[in-house]
Amino acid sequence: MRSRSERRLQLIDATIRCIAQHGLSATTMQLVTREAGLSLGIANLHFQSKENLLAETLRHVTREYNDGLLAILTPENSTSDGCLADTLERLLDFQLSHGVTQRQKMAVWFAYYGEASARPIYQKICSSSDRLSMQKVEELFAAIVNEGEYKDRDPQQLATGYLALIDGLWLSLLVAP
Amino acid sequence: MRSRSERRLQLIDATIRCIAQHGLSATTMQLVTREAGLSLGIANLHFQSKENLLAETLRHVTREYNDGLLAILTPENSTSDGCLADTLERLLDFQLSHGVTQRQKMAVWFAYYGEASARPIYQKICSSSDRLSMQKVEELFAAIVNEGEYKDRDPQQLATGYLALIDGLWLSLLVAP
DNA sequence: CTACTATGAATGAACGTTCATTTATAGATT
DNA sequence: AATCTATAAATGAACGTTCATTCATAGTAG
Repeated sequence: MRSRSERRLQLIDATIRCIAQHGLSATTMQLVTREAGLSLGIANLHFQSKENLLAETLRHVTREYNDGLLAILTPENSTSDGCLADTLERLLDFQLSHGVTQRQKMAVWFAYYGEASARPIYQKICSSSDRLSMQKVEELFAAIVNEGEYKDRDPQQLATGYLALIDGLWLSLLVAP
Repeated sequence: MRSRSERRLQLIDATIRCIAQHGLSATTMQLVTREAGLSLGIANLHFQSKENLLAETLRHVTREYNDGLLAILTPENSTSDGCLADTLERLLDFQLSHGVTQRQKMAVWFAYYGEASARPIYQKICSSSDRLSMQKVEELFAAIVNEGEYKDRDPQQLATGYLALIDGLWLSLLVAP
């Protein structure tokens, strides 16, 4: 017998693996609990419903990414290290790092994106995560524009383009392995 | 009573609307046939199975996009009009046109992408469509590099980046309306 | 003993698919 | 023209399967 938080994480990890391997629509409670090495009823004990388990899984993946992003883009870190170009490079390294770009994570991410337009819960989680990235990257570009000689560039447009490029590259990693 | 091809198109259109509104996983045969104003059995008569209907729907959306792309990027068109810059602009106009970027199409497109990593059929259709775009855009950039003073640029990298940027912008349209 | 964790057979709802039946169309026959 | 026949299109109730959820039961810690 394990603690509540341990079991929750165990089930979320199993859910991620199932979605990556079988897709979101073919992910059943039986698959997930078997993958976790647990019994059928256990998921409903800790997550009440399948819908909630799936939403929590998305929140987990999203939070993991956002934490990594914030570790690089919070003001205290980016200014203490001084150079803005270094911060940008660390951001790019992070976004193309194995931890973020591994097939499993990509598959999960885009599986939820695909359903997001029809499910308000997913939509909300995805768009609020996107807004955070946008805000932080925009701040970085604003600082760079301010520091450098790029006074006529719009930080918001730069951030939109940068993030779109990264998203597109992730997508191409998923489809063309 | 209508012809085979008419009914097929009617059902595919209904499927697109259902996926956009309810998501791929919540799209049932009952929803699709009701949306089309037809009976339950008709879909299996024309498409044999739900899986086949979904695959044909993806093929339909993909073909529509590819036809538009080829109309701009086939050699006879791009050279007859002369200027390569015009071709590039027409390409961008097309990719950001209402016909391509409407919510319904975006939702369908990414719904399938999200499941593509788990379903070989979708994977195959998506990646072969991607390869075509890549090839044609790469040819365009190669011609531009050749004509202009950009001898040190790699057309393949340019095409990859350009298409990734477009994909990312489409994704942002879907999530943040 | 009490409270919490865990199991998995049982349940009922939802789904894809089938098929007997009905309806419509086109060609042939009178 | 009118009638008949053959073929295909269309319907929707019925069937079997799959799935999420429940719950009686068992195990475990404090």
